[in-house]
Amino acid sequence: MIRNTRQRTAVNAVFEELEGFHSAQEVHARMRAAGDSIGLSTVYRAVQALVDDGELDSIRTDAGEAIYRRCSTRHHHHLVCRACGRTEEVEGPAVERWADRVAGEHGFVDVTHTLEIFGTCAACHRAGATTETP
Amino acid sequence: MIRNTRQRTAVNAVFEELEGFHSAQEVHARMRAAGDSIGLSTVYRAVQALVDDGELDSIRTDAGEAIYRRCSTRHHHHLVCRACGRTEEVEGPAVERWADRVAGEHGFVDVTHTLEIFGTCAACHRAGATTETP
DNA sequence: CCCGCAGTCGACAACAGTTCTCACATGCTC
DNA sequence: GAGCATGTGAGAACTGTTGTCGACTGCGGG
Repeated sequence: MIRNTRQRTAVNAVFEELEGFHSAQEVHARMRAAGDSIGLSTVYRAVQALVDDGELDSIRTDAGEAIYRRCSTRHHHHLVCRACGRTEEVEGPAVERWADRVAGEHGFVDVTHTLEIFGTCAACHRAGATTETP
Repeated sequence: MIRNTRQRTAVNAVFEELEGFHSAQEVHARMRAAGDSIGLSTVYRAVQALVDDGELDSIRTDAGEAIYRRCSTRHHHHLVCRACGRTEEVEGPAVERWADRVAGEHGFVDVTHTLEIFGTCAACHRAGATTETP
């Protein structure tokens, strides 16, 4: 049975009032700073439960940290600036169809996919920022 | 000054004879297995030097492991069976163009992307295997 | 309203991948 | 060759994440 606990609700609430991607550790620190007593393990568990429920999206940063974000249930992909980390949601029905078709051609069923696009956003490019730090 | 050492040459050679993505640990294990004495730290250093030189591409797996491939490798994506782990390489020029175009529309430059397709392959589907273990 | 207990919590240990440290070895320049 | 900056490698340290286990607590039943 899945229980409705104070902690789980609290983690959920954090993502409701935050925008963009945030790491589990950041959420934990933020909650502790706000006077909310919660364990790090619990944050990880809650976050993973939310991912399982499809309420959060997770991706990995270049540094190997997992970051999470509440996103619309509609299927979409992410366009991430590798300099400032800004993220935009993009949709591509053509890609969905392509992935399904290619998988089907290889005899695969029950198909899902992950797609992330990385680049340098206009602002960072103007600022001369690239992958490397000045 | 950058020195030409046996170890650095050896790491470079490994990626020349391998295709696709491989982790630093895997490269290290492979070299040790081949009788090549080299330290793990050295593999990491060599790999990062190669990334800095633009000779290797690096991405992160979902498990948080960094994997590398030689840039000259033809760009392709993976179709992975979630039951048996079998992997097939697929290409989709349309997807490449789509990703570049979408990123461009958002003002992003220097664009790369990662795409993995997951499904159940024909054999596993016939065998009744699904995501969950029996 | 209270009980029982399965699901949950949280401090901490364990773990994996990666990076750092430092004494020692080794290319490169002269 | 000799000198010396640079690279090496074994292991420790560090980081993010997951597992452990005794204590705790929603929640349904009595």
